[in-house]
Amino acid sequence: MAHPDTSGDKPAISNFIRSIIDADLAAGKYAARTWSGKPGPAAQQKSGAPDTARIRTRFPPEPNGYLHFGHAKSICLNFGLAQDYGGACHLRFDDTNPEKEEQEYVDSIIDAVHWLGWSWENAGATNQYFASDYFQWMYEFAEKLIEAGHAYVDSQSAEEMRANRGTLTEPGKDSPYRSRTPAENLDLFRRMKAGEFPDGAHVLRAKIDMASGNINLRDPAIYRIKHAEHHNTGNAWCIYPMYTFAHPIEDALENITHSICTLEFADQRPFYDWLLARLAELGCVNTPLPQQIEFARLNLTYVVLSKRKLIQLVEERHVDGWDDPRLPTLVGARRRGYTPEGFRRFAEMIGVAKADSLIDMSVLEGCMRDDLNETALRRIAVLDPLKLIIDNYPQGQEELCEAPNHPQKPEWGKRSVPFSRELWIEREDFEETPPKGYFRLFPGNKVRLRYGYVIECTGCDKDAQGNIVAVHCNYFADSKSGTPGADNYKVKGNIHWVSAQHAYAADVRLYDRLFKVPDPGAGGRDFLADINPDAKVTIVAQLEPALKEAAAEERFQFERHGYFVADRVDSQPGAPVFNRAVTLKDNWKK
RNA sequence: UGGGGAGUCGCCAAGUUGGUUAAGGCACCGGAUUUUGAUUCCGGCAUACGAGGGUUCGAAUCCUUCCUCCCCAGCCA
Repeated sequence: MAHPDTSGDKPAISNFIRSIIDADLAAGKYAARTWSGKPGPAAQQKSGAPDTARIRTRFPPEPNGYLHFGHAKSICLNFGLAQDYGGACHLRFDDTNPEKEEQEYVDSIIDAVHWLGWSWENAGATNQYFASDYFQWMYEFAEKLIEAGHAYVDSQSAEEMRANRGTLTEPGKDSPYRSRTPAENLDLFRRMKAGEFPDGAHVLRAKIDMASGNINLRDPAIYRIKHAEHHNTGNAWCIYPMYTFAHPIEDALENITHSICTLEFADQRPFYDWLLARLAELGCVNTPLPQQIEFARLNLTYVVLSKRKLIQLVEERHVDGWDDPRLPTLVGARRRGYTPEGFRRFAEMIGVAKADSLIDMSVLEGCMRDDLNETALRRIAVLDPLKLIIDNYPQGQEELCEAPNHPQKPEWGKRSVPFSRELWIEREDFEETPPKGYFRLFPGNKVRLRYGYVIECTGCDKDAQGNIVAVHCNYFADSKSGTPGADNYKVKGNIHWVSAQHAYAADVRLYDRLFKVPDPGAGGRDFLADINPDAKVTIVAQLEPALKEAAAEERFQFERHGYFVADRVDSQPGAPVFNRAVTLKDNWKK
């Protein structure tokens, strides 16, 4: 919880948001701000103690879907800032539209943020909030605005409102209802709340300027009638605040200092400031007021991050559900074997700025490799098995070989793997006629069976169609890894293997990128046409026996292949199935 | 053609109160180590800051003209 200025072990991160916070802190902008320990209006907060949180940020998802990689950037930004500056970050559900929100999403969002490693508890407060818990305050503030002449009830139809809003280049026209008196407006608004009118009959609007160049200031709607049941408030309300109105109030009630959102909300900031200034004048909200700061959202190649497209992929069964490992959802990433630390590395690596950017998927993949390389146990797996027969190894004999769990971490220990006359090796590790530079198995060549013996290839067997069905070799009995004479053999090739009679045959899903092209749907194509049909390939692989005991969600490096995880959904005790998270880097290009 | 935002190495991104040779990361290219063609290590990698003009002893940083890209006309968030 150290402030960046006082911790010196990590290189200081510099970005425009930290510059703003540094300046605010240096100016003592929030020094005198009080906090009652929970969200509330001015009167409540004014009587509180000085806020011990130096800054307050928030992650405010609408619970209408699953979190994706883009949210991970925002989550790490907001929680990371709070952590670094000795502040608090609230988890707030922005649930002001009852027709879209569900408890299922609330639960999945909580899981996802926890999984990423963040906590929203601070100074005894849970800091988990619902915008819907503030509906009463929002309603009271709306009445205050009406009384002060800052809002009016409009009875135009939605079509009329749109027509009178003007266009990007033409000013709008005042509604014929714009001049209603505060008394009339208050009466109508109370009757809206009482349920006297059907959906769409009236709407409450802020009274600003129908000629503003910023369309968001042309008397935006702030309350609408919706006779709908809300996941949190049930049927208590039939009028609901709009995001535009609700969000600034949520921030103010929670003492948020820096309200960080994506660029498309920049046009809303003038209204954000207008509203809070009015509410501060009216004594509704605590001061100093929060400030909105916008940054560029994440764009990634080879995936889609738009909610609409993700829904389509799931509903049309192009993937196996929201947690499909091919999907850029956080639940999907978790099943895929991606790690929380990998996401945090990623967020730090890509930074935060206001320029639109497009990050290559390989950057995320690289971050996952970096973390997995440090944390994953090494194991042996033959994904495309080809039989290797050691002709001079005694029939029926078997022995154990010692293999380290991590090449750079001897303290992680070793495990034994059985060795015998017939092994499975990788089909691509044998070539009858090797390409240039190939130093694996081919007739006459020697390689080491990793952690075992050096062998010399003598030939192969083929079936009637000419397919290679087995490879033959002889081993050198004095070449066993770990024994005195082992180093007398100098070989360049080093291949992995699994004893055929001891192997655990398991389902392994080889996942790849969901789309074939960097920018799915570019050039007016249907993005579905760009789906990579090979993004999921299920195989039966031959694994070393120890893998049979893998626990669900345990991650491994399958040596020379990549990082895999025991699927947390389909694995059974003693019968895990594996998902490939990401391959190893491979500089051998044929 | 209204309003808002952005253009610095292949991808990100510092720097923007003007002042030595324009941070750093990723990628890439060399080379060393290596029983993973992995990892690690060492070295290389923008006379250039969207373009032109100007101010200045001196500009990515100031002025000016222009170009390109993104967002906004929900009773969605």
